[in-house]
Amino acid sequence: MPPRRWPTPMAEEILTALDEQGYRSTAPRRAVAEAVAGRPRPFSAEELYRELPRLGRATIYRTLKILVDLEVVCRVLLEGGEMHYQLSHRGHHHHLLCVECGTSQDLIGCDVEEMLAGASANHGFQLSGHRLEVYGRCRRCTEKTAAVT
Amino acid sequence: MPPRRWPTPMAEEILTALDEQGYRSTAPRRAVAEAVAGRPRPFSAEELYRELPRLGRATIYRTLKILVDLEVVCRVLLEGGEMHYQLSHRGHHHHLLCVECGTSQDLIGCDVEEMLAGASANHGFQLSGHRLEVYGRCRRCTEKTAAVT
DNA sequence: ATCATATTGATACTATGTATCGTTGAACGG
DNA sequence: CCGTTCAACGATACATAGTATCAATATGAT
Repeated sequence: MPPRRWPTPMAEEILTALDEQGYRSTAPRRAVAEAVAGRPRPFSAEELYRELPRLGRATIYRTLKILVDLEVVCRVLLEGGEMHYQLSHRGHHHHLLCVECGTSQDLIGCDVEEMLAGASANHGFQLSGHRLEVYGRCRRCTEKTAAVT
Repeated sequence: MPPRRWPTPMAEEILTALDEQGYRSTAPRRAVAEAVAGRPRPFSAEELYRELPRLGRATIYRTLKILVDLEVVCRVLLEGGEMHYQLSHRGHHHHLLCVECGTSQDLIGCDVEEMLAGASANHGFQLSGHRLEVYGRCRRCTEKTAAVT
């Protein structure tokens, strides 16, 4: 097994994004960037805090907020109402959240925007935004069950 | 002004729904039913608690949970992430939430389900549910601003 | 090296719930 | 009209999710 490289390329991207916006490069931010980059699935702020106990809670939340503003991280709402965070592929998009393994994939080929625009107009409603989360089971989890049965 | 009638027809419907499911008729539940029936727009559990200070907080939350289960009340997620509650027209539907006056109207004529089903299938994703909230300004608020300008 | 200030972490506070548990009261049977 | 029983209550404590404050510190620019 090759030694783990440090910093991770993805973490570097995050730090670059921070730098570009004039945010200072600090040890806490580097730690958060590493942790966020290394997570394979959505995580809660508290989980991140537990993983980085040397950082203050406020710092965790503050940093996540900045990353969300920069669209480096996006917020995903789980079925139970818990808010989780995740590395984001930039721009507005939606998630297919697997309720079994907790992974998330981006939903593509679904033009909700357009449909909402039409329906809203019919209501005399001036659309400004929306939130859509999709829950179910990902391909892997479906196949796993099928194999067992 | 005619004297306020008690109990309200809508509150009675709620109490009937509770009774039909075998829930007991108690003073706290009657109070919650009245309060919920009388609210013109989505409200938070804490607001309800403040309005009914003689009830325990746990009772407020417990009762709301039951009402949500019975689909008498539905949960709506505001843009900022706050969870609110609202009298529900039964069945799955979505809300157009006015960010200005806080009112909510049901979105009709928008077949998100179908669209999601197709897109999910392409991802090998077995759809089980979704959440959609739409934010913007309702007709009244739009017109109000237009008139002022 | 100095310095202005951005950032940090401790702490406290708000909001939104859930779990526990001793007490109360609704419904039902006699 | 009692009495019983179990659902429901309210108080309280706890958990999660965040924000506000503020003194201490570390960054980056000079």
